[in-house]
Amino acid sequence: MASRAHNAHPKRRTNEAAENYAKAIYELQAKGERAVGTKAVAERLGVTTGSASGMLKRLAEEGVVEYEPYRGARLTPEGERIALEMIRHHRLIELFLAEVLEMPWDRVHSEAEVLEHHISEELEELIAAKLGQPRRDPHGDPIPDRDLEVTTEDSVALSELEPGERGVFARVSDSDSSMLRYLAEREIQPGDGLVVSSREPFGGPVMVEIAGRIHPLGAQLAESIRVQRKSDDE
Amino acid sequence: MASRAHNAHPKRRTNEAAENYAKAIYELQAKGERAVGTKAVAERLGVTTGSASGMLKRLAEEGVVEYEPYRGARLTPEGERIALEMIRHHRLIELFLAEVLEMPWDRVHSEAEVLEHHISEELEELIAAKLGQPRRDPHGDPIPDRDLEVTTEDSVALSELEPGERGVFARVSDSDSSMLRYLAEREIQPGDGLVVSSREPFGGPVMVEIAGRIHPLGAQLAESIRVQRKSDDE
DNA sequence: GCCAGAAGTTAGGAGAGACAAACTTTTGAG
DNA sequence: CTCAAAAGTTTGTCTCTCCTAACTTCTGGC
Repeated sequence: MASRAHNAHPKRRTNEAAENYAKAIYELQAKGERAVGTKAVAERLGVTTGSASGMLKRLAEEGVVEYEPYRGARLTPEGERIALEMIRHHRLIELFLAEVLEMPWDRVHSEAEVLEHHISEELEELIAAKLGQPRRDPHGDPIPDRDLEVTTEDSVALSELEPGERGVFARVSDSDSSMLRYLAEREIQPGDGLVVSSREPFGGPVMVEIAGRIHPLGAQLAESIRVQRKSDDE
Repeated sequence: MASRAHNAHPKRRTNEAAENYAKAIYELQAKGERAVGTKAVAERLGVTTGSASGMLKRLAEEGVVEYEPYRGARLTPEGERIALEMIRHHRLIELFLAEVLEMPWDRVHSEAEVLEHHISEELEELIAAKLGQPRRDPHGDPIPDRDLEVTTEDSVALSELEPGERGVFARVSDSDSSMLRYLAEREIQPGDGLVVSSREPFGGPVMVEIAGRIHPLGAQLAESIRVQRKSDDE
């Protein structure tokens, strides 16, 4: 047997930065439609616009984005594949950490942010199997399936419900731990049914009844929480 | 709230290479005593001696190794801490993947090789807790405890046992998947008791009885398998 | 429709980590 | 003891990804 290096890292693809750019662009495209600007990408990734500009150019050469200088970028199908793969990893890992290892809800995000780039396809599959091919992560976000199809949302921001309207807490942005902690402390989680009791004007709180208790939720929180609207006969 | 970047990677320590060097040096020190040579380090990591030489110099500046040009390197206490931390991560992850996710024995190594650099201290602790603070990984290797103390081995290579001697299969090098697969197929695993029936000369096989069956194990395998010798009255 | 400020790009450079190739030191066979 | 091979080091380059700073293009308020 030829003595191959014991711990050699086969070919160490250096995709991590590209994966993060793809994910950032995907998420920006998801809200703001059309091409996303260099500034927005840079901000989301915490780099300077100079860095983002250079990287977008490189990603365009690699076929990950379509990019017109001064006009912004959008993902190619290949770029979208990369983004969805990372999102699937991220959310599977979040759910796995929360369910299997009982890691607190507000801490799974940052761990997943790192690990999503480093699990093999085989481990991804084992995790998905262990969890029973789940469709939502602990924040209520949908998990792309094996073929990277995402079940589309029909949620709206909680702040858009009128007093009296009912809904189901669908998900909340997973990137702000203090919000997550706040909700966890009050035992509010995805799947909970809710009724808007009243809404105060001028950035005042939205009063929401969840599981029999009334919570005053600040304007920012009400923007971040997504709910599925329920009509009265559901 | 100031809009901090959503997915910013806090300060992205670039320690991965240093961690791998520390681990490689630790493992080389463990067998070959004294200072380890540039060549040996380079080979184990699959880089050229030039690269290893440069890196050892840098690690010496950072206080990870003591290094005398042309004389080899050895870990400082700090370097040993880094190595043991990685080994603890590696073995906890191996055991976790095998036990909790039922990943085959021969595939956990390469997955752990990557992940060991990317799990947080918090996740390390959750995994250790889930597994009940284990002391051995699925290859039988000891796992450093929280304070990085290793329970020392008193094992010998299977090839050193004389015919008639008894022992317990303690561990096997985890880096050669084909050996691992071979053993797994025959349902031979750490903890199994064994008796050497006979040993053929000139690199011939060692005949070993394990769980009532006799297996002919090649010379290379008999070198890689470590056993705890049992005296007749145990 | 002008032009300041916002958004974007380019140029130059840093530092990590690797490689190849030239060079130096150590070692061991005879 | 000698000297060639083995082991180790140095130098010059490369790639990747980021930064800062200077420069260019776009946009909207007047």
